[in-house]
Amino acid sequence: MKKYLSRPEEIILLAVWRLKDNAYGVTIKKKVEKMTEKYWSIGAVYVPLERLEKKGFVRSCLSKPKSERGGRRKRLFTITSAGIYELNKIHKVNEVIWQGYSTDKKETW
Amino acid sequence: MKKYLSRPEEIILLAVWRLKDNAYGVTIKKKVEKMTEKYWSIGAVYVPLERLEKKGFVRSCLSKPKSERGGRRKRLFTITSAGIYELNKIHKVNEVIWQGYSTDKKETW
DNA sequence: CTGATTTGTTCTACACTATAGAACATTCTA
DNA sequence: TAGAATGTTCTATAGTGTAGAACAAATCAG
Repeated sequence: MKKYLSRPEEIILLAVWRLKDNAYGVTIKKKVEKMTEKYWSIGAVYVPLERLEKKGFVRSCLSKPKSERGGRRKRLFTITSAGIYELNKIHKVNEVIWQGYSTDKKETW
Repeated sequence: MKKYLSRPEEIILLAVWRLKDNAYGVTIKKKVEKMTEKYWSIGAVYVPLERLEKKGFVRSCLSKPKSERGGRRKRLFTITSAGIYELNKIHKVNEVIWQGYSTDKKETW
């Protein structure tokens, strides 16, 4: 029984939320890379994204072909209210588990 | 290529850290259940704990048989400095990815 | 018009992780 | 010495994480 979002799901969902109406594969990849300062393969973005959609936390639709220069149509993602609910849940868990960390930390060094 | 701690690893490692010199299977299970307000099976605690040890983020040793009332010897876990380093890393990532969330959130409702 | 270029998505494959709970082990007490 | 108490190990399986090759479609250059 699943407890809550996995970390990649959390990060990707946050990226979609932050990108508002400009969230699609490429921008999401860039965003999560910026957020984490790590390389993310395309698969590491799309596969969890696909799973988030299956679970109802994001929705997607194809954009019109109108582009600047070549390129396939974008598949735009938006967060659903179930997705936001899920983010709130994990956010709360995070607050609880990390509560008091940075201050206590000093004592452990 | 692994990016950072998974969420169960994060939670368990934090529990070990918080429990200081009283971290063993049963207390860790109780602690993570309290932290997350969810049921954790024994396996859901020990298996990741085992992996954390293999990766060098915790260390363990058996306690002396001295107990209050029956029972097997405890296997006491302690966080290593590599473990603390890893916690700091994930803590930083968390701060970045959630930065400004609760205040911005209101606008999305 | 057509082939190269650009931009973007889908597919797939495999190792690793998450989770549950049964089985097992050890110690104490009566 | 049986059984109760406390704790750990084992095992199985579904699901997740990750990389990158393959594919698709739109535009531009000649």
